[in-house]
Amino acid sequence: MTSVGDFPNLTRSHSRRGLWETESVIGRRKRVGRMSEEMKLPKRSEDFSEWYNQLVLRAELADYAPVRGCMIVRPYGWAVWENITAALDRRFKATGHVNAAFPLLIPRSFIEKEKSHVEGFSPELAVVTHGGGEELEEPLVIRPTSETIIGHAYSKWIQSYRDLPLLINQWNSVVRWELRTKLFLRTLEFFWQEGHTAHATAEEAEAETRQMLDVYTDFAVREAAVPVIPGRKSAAERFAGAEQTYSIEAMMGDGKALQAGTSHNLGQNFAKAFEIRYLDKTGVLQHCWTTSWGLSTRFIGAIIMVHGDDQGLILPPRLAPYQIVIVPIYKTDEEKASVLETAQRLRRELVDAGIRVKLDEREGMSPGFKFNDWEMRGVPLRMELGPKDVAKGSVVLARRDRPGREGKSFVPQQGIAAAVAQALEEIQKALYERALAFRQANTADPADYAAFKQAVEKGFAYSWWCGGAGCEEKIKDETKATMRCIPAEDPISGQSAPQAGGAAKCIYCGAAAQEKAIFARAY
RNA sequence: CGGGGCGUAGCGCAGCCUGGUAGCGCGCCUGCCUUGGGCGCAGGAGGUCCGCGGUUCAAAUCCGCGCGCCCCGACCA
Repeated sequence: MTSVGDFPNLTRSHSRRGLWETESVIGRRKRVGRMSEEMKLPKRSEDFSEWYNQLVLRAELADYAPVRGCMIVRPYGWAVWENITAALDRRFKATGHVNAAFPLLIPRSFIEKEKSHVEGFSPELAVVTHGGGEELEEPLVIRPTSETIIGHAYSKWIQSYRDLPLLINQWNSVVRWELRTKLFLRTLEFFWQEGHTAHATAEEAEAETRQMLDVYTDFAVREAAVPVIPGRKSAAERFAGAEQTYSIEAMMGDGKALQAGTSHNLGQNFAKAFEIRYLDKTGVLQHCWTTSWGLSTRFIGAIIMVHGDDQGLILPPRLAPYQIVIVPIYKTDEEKASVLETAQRLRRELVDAGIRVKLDEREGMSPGFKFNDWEMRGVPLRMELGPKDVAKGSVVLARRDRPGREGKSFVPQQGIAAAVAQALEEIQKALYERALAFRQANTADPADYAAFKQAVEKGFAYSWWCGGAGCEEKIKDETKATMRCIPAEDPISGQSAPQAGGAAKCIYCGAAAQEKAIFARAY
């Protein structure tokens, strides 16, 4: 398990005076504390965008940087990313990939070698024109992705079919000069991994492309509890330079789609542009078939927007930096001593069981404050431990996914590690099921174009489509919905995608259709 | 790149219209007190009023020009 250090305190910067009465859950003693609307986030249902922005800042996942469109990933956010990278890297290694590092700076001429690649990326390139006080003879591009520089290296490294397949990944950051940015979802610089592979045959490359899409799907579902729809992209949505692009698409809490990972079959396009060739068994010189695939810090945005609620973030237990936080409660010094002693003993037990634990020993903050603080930061499980619990040999466990009293239960200290582990499993499962149910409830199979328009107002439309770029374009102009992907499985029923028949008509033009596609407004 | 909003203490804002001592809340520091859902009291520290120029005896305030950020539309992981 990943070990995690301490994170700076949440800034309590939005307080405003206001009174509310609360009743303690167990003691039934009334007290009056400060609480107000302005300490809370905007309601998710009322202003999703502002809810998201404030949540990211206040949960201390990230902050704005001095350069427009750039972000600082704060320790707590980076800890989530570390858990994501660990879960993915494990899967990459298990499928035979190795890691390497390629340079940040790329000769401009490299980008220009593959025609559609240039066209796709040139508007969003950052270019270095000076170095060491001198103007450079050839400007250097800051990588927007590394196909070109890796293609250059592969052309040197690959000579024979014995050198194939070449399966390399790199963890890095890339820069794309985006016009409109949002923390995690779209920033000028973002962190990701990019896998780049070279193969001897078209079939192998296609198999690799799909295998990595499966890896992303497995990661999203099992680690992040984010249900995704894997599928194939339209030509318009395809990566610049790819023959075929696949993606996993997730539904956010506002019904919009987010592309959460992509896998590209690059065919021989880059192999031809960079002369990546090998001698086959029969002595014939062939171009390789290459792939690339990536998943970025954007995925953190997906986790936020899929699971979060009005109280703040909810992290899936498998990716949470802290899976459980222990909040000690005491009045007197004697109580403090015995509560903390018990708390430390329980923490030890949990740590020994491989559970990521935070014991919140901060002084001068009320337990109530700490409850809210950790809820904002999405810790999946909270243990409340006070003198009464010490006396009874029990603790209170509170589930983040079930707010308030409903999520609380008394649990014996005896066997705490097993109980916590089980609760974490249940939360992981419940988060996935809730997200899936939400997506199902907001995915429609509209009967006609009028129903289609309504469907994409609140979620996904799964519709027959003639495959024509014209219809895709008009749908986008008229509804703001884009073609997200053509799933291999029906996302509503979970069965194999339906075969085209006589009744299969394009939702827009009515012409005969072969495939059913997901359409949605997207981030 | 078009439309809108904003820029004053760490954060959120008032002051600007009608020019003259820079304020409030939260946070922060110290002490006491409290702690089962965002405790209380007292004292304290903290300012390039986004920048530059202009008008004026005097500019946070009026005028001009910049810059930055956020939100909404055209492109994108």
